Amino acid sequence: MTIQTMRRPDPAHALLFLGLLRQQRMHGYQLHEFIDRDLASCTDMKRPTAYLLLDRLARAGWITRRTERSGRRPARQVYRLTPAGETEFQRLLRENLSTHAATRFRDDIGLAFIDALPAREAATLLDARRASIAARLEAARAVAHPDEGQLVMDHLVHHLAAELAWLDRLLARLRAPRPPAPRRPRSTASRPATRPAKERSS
Amino acid sequence: MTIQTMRRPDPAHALLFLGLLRQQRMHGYQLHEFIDRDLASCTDMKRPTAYLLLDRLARAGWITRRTERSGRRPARQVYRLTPAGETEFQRLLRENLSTHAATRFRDDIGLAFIDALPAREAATLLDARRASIAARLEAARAVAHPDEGQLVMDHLVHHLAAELAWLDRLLARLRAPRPPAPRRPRSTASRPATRPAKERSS
DNA sequence: GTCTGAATAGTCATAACTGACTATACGGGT
DNA sequence: ACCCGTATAGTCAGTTATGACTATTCAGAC
Repeated sequence: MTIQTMRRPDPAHALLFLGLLRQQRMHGYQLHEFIDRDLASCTDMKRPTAYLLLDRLARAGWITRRTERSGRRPARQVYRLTPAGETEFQRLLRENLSTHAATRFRDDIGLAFIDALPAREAATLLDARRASIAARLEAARAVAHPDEGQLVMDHLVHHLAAELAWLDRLLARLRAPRPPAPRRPRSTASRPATRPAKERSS
Repeated sequence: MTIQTMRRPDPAHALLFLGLLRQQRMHGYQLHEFIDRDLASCTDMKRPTAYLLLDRLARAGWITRRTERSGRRPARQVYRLTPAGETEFQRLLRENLSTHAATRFRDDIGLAFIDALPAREAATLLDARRASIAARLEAARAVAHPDEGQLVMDHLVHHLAAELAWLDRLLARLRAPRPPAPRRPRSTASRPATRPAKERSS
């Protein structure tokens, strides 16, 4: 008998969704528009995939769905984070920050949510990340023989070095006497990290 | 009636396979081992996916399959590039070099095969690539508001800038009076770009 | 000789992803 | 009033990807 362990949804995408819904409740279309508009460089997720992921997150109990209707527009499913979802978000975030997968840009999405953790802890997690990047850099340098036409390896080495430099600057900031303290203008309401998809009708 | 246009296999993966088989005939397991060992930072393709892609490339007529047997080991399917495959390789390479997709590292795989084109043409294609990176950089800078906790955007901007710098160095080399000319030591036999998966028994 | 572990070379049932499609609402032109 | 283009909000059939599995060969231990 075959035991098919359920394949986990891409942790980076799950983290992204939980992180966005944590900042603001959204409906599916809105969520996908935001990703497609502002995060196109990180991921190219298609709309059906977004709805699929929302279903999975809802089934796992990390988000709840509520039908809403504004005016006479068709009803929307509005999603918001549950306490269990907050826990899972924190878990995924810690996991994401402490490793560096390096095959896709979206794997770095945890960096968008680093404010969710105390600066001290974030710095500790990023130390692990730093070590994993440094190890990769060593490995890539070891394989790269400059006398062959190994542009990919050269390219990879360059990228990893840039990544390491960026991370070191971030770590320095996190550990500075006065932490970055992203001063949000006087509004106290929580807002998404970047401009939310515009919502004209209310 | 629904017209399902056949989804093309990931062009980056197709380019990678054609490029490797162009340099050396290989059997499926060997090909996947090579990718998994030396290119793990570029792609995390699984073995069944590799076999699937080989089937697709063979059906498209870009590679041929031949059963071989060495000693009393089980028979292997050995793949090699066809003339049509060479054409497709060139097409994919040109396409790959002239754009920058930027959501996955494997999208840069064309850089590994840049020697397959005349330096002059490669430089022209990379000019287009440069423009697309520069445009992305502009867009990312426009979205990034430094007063919000927009680490992803900052991170992305940094990466794109590093990419641009690397590309400019490459372009300078390609256009230098004495082209890079990767001097291969006196062996005339064609060899893969990096060490081939070891083949002990013959 | 035969057991054990590692390498080789795949296959298949099932899960994941997406191109194309459906359908309602709204603003503006005529 | 009616048409057209755009935005909203999804669904689904068909394709793609993969975790778990099967099976043979070989080297070395005993």
